[in-house]
Amino acid sequence: MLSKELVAASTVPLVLSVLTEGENYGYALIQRVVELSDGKIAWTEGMLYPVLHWMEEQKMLESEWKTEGGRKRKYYRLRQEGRKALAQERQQWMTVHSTLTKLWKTKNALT
Amino acid sequence: MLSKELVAASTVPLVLSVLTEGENYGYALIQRVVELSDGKIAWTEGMLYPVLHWMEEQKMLESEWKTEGGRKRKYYRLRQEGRKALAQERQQWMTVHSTLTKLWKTKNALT
DNA sequence: TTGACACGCCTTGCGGTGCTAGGTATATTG
DNA sequence: CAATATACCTAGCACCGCAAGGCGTGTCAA
Repeated sequence: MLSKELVAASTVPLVLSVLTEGENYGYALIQRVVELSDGKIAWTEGMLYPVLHWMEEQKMLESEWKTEGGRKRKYYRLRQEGRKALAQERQQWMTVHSTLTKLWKTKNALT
Repeated sequence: MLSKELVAASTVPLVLSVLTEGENYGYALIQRVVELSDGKIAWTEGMLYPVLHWMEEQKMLESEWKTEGGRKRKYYRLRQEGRKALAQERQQWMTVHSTLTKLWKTKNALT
């Protein structure tokens, strides 16, 4: 179970990153992240959809409705702005990560 | 400049991690993190002190006033609860990190 | 054929909280 | 004696995460 702060911080970068694999729709994004994280990251729909809408508003994503076998799905695709945002998010993430790992390197009695 | 979400997610783990180096006081924690992050993580006092108080309330930290050369400083020290919290935070962080890196490994046109 | 469950999308509402802004006080430097 | 760095504190409220609830369709077992 992740802290809500960490969930908040990782949602946008994760969505952007998953979409580099190709366009995908909300419900499937949730499942893909569960899969990649070994069940440890389990988003609720109620938190994801608003984020997706916001990201589209920010021009990071574009969406398109498709119907397959009677099922209506809203597919999201990365836009240029989204790729730029991902590069930034990634850099920010690595900044924090390297700061943390510097401190973790010094052996302390932790697992 | 880090996103506020990432700042929120990393403050507690960073404080805990820095304190594994030994007891320290608020103002110095800010400077230590600036140093470790190469100037990229710059907390304001207004956001850090409430976090410190909250962490003490949670029994993660204990504090002690010391006066050195006329300067009154409130030193914080890790408690057992804090070490446990750190181990957890660390695990959570690595969960997200490994999920992200899985997606980043597949070469895409990003720096 | 009907009910239950999985799929798939959506939004309202408000409890909780992040952090700006502003405050106090002392040491140092020039 | 100003100005700056050090060092700590908190009130207040704008903001927002997300639980909860809603809608409709496909599928499958009983």
